[in-house]
Amino acid sequence: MEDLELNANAYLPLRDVVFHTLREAILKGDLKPGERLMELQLASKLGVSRTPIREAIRMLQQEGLAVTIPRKGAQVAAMTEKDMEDVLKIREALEILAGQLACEQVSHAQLAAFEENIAAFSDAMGTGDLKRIAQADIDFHDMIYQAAGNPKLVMLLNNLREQIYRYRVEYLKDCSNHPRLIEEHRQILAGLRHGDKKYVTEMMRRHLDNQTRAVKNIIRAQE
Amino acid sequence: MEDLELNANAYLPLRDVVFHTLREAILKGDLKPGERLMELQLASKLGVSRTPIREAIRMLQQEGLAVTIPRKGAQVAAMTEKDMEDVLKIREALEILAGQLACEQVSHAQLAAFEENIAAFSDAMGTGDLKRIAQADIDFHDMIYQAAGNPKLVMLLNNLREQIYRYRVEYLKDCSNHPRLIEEHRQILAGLRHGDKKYVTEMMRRHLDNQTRAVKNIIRAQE
DNA sequence: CGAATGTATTTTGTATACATAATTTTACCA
DNA sequence: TGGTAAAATTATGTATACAAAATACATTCG
Repeated sequence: MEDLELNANAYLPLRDVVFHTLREAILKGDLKPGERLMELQLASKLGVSRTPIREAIRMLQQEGLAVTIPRKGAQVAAMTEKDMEDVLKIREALEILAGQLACEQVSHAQLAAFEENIAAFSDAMGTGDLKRIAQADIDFHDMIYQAAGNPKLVMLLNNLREQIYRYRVEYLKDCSNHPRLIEEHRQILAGLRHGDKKYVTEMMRRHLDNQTRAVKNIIRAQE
Repeated sequence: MEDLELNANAYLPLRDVVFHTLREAILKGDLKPGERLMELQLASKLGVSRTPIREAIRMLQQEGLAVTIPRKGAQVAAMTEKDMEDVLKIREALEILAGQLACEQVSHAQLAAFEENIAAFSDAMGTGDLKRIAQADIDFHDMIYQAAGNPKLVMLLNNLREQIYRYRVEYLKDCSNHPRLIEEHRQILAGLRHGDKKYVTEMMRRHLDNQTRAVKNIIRAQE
């Protein structure tokens, strides 16, 4: 771990600021799996007392990003390849569920927004701006979640996405994937437009299987 | 809220004991939806300081059982009929996933344990002991989760089950459901034994749809 | 040299103190 | 009487103090 800094939004409780800061650091890899989260150290580094640090750790723990051992303290949760596979399986099942639900109730306005998103996605790929590419991809899936109209599902999927965040970015870096990605998004959108549940299910499955395969390769390459 | 009492297992940190105590109280309905979780009040009632209470609340919050508004405090999360439907949909998708995974890798020992469980289930229904009935039912589903070999999935499903706990018990109270329940468990087991994914998927779906329908009726009746 | 034991240091667990925001009550005036 | 402002109360947010457990380290003894 290196420099961590608080983005001290005046009116949020410090525990929430700390929580977001630490989460970000874990996801970006600044805090590495297995690294200890020592309260005093973090407190002095972030310029707060132990109290908000401890509460933030309890939140990270419940979210699965940290593991605490009583009287020994917390560490950044390690994620093995098996763990990642497990997460990806769950995510696939839930993303497909989201697609099916979205099929039933996606609105015209939402369909239009999907169109725009795909244009932006394609556009970003043209420029090669990784951040914009990643954001457009995230937005696409988010829009599906929203269209599904199930807030609890949205929360779960956001949490799962968080856990594969690092690898997903690597996947998007590889430009050879881009054309297929666009095409898959287009197909899913077409299915949503026609309310064709079976088709959406199948396309989502393919889309996610591709991503799953790629993410697994990345993990294997890193180890 | 009434009497709450700490089950003070000597060696767990108090935050965990408090967490379990409050969770139990919320699930059993001793702490009602919308009820405020006031730190000082809980602290004096449980005989601890505010610190462990606050940490427990952060955990409950991340688990979805409590909602915190900055500078106003925490309340027990309310659950509308819509919320419950949302949870049930997610649970169905994940239980089916668990069934499919279990199909691929259930062991002989596990199959034997399933047999025993069904016998115990049937037995408990004979005596009418609601607690044993509920436990056998929970065990059956737990065994499927275990057989799926995906710990993250197990955690998620346990959390979801938690959220429908109250209604599920009501469902089991109605004896007219019992024969069908046993039969459904038998069918699922048969599917697992043959590793027939399609069949298990279908049977799980029916089993869960029945439960979903029943739970929804119970909710509607209560409101 | 290595295992074991005792001591010092670090770290977590819990309680408490103090500051500030939110709420309720009270008092006052139109 | 009704409404508003000020005061008092209550609750949360944060920091700190103290206790106890875990860890690291040094010393002793075989």
